[in-house]
Amino acid sequence: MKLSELIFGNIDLSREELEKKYPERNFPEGAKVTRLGPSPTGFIHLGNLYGAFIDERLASQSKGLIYLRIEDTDDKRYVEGAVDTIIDSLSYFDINFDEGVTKDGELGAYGPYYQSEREDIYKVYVKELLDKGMAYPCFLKEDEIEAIRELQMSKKDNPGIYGEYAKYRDISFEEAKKRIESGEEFVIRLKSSGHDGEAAKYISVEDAIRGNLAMPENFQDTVILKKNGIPTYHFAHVVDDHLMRTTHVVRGEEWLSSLPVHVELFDKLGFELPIYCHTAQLMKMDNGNKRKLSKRKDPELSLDYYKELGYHKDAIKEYLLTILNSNFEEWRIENPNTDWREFEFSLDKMSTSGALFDINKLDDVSKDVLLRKSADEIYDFLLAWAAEYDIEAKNTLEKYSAGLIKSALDMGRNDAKPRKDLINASQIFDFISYFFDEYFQLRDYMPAEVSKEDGIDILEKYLASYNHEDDNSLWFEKIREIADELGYALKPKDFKKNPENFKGHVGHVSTVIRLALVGRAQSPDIWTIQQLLGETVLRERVARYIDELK
RNA sequence: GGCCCUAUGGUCAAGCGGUCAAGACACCGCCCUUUCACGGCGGUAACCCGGGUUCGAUUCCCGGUAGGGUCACCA
Repeated sequence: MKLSELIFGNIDLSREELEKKYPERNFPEGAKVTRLGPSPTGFIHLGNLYGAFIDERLASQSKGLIYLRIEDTDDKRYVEGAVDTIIDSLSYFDINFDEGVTKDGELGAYGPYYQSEREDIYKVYVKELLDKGMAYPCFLKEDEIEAIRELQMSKKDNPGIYGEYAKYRDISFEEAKKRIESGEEFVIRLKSSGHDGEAAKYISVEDAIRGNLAMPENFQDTVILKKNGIPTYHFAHVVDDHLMRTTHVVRGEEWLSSLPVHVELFDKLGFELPIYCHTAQLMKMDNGNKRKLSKRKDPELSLDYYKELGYHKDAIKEYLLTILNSNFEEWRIENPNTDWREFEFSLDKMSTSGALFDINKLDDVSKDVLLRKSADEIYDFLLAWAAEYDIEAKNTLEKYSAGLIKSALDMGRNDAKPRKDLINASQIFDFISYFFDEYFQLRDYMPAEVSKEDGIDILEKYLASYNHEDDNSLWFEKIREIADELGYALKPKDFKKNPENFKGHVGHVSTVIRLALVGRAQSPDIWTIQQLLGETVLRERVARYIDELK
């Protein structure tokens, strides 16, 4: 009897059958097969999205395929509905899968795509390694491992189970049998053939983003099968990515240090190494130092954070693209209206150092993204955002006509030099909020150049001369007249040249009107606002301001 | 601590043996302008340090330093 039979009993699957069941994919030369392997507990965050874009672009540009595999090998509890959430949030950003786990079942011939359902498959390969003497059952208890670690610390040896410290790597069949039959728990460890220290050979791997990586070979007897019979990430990765015929493995640079383990496993299993693409981490500034964004500590890593602030998904996407590929921004300037998918993404344009998330840049990108959206789209977007995050705003938006709101959103956007006022939903709502009576607020403020008496004068004359039918230039002529009558320069330049001749200039006069109408000193063109506000509201607001001043 | 990754202005980044070291964001100034936004023009601001190699190093080599990551029966 063999050790593997003792452990697994009879296995009616074989390597040959698996190879036959999951053949090489019938794709044209150069087609890339990528995958996303989230765990069903974690939510999708900015870092995942960053990687997912690479997977998606690589697959889609090469006419290959991207699939979704759920990596649920952890004992951690499965979060109800997590898979739907993962699929939904990625799809929200235009990342859709060609194969793998879907919201209702699985799609594709290389499944199952839940690692928890692949136990039988993993066992085939564990058994093989066992039979070849490349793996062994290890009966070390937690406290024994702890003791070993302490000994290693005192001797300044590398921590871990390997070589001398791997007590069970040469366990006899009889002893293993005795222990197993007595019900002792155990894990299966790889019997590494690597060496520690001086004797270590170097391995070299060509990373598609980082170029040649050279590092010492693995020497640790890494656990490949946990005591519950489920493989560790390392083992599942190697088996799955081989069997699912993944060509490119995109993952964060935190995996770099376990690369030697993976290389050894691929080698011992006789599988071809996929092309690794180790991406740089997204960083954040913390006390003057860059550090990896952490999903526990940093809300800005969460996609909901941006959604709640009201950033459009396209803005997030474009921003990510600008840090993903250094030439994207340039391309975007040259092709302002082209679909992002036409940009040719390439791995060698990727930065290898961690980028700091820059909200300023996001804002800038967002302005341009929103400029490309129609008022209709922005209206829908704003309403959807309000419905989720600001009920008061939503109620208000629904009270006013869609036509008014859309016109407000569109102010100055169709000019030769369009305005770019719109950044994110909460800011957009605020930007147009003075059109809504319940948000409009008079402010107790007057430009320094205008006395209170003049302010009242300006507003009374303005009301007296106002004709809602006037076009922009006729209306402004009247404002000029008012300015002139009260001793304000018709042109700001005149005032700047000879400030002693005037109280101020027509801009100051306009500011008073602006304050009366919108309650703030800055806004888009007053005439446009007047037209949208309507004569009744306009006269009311001005009258109210006059009262306020008196 | 071992191993690995990274190192150009405040941020993102081109450049990879000879450049007055691109560009974008941010910031400042000017122009345009009834305010703001947009746009235009201009400006401040950078090759981590030390040794080599070379006629010449930001670029190549070595050594430091700094930052990051990783050293689990988590992924």
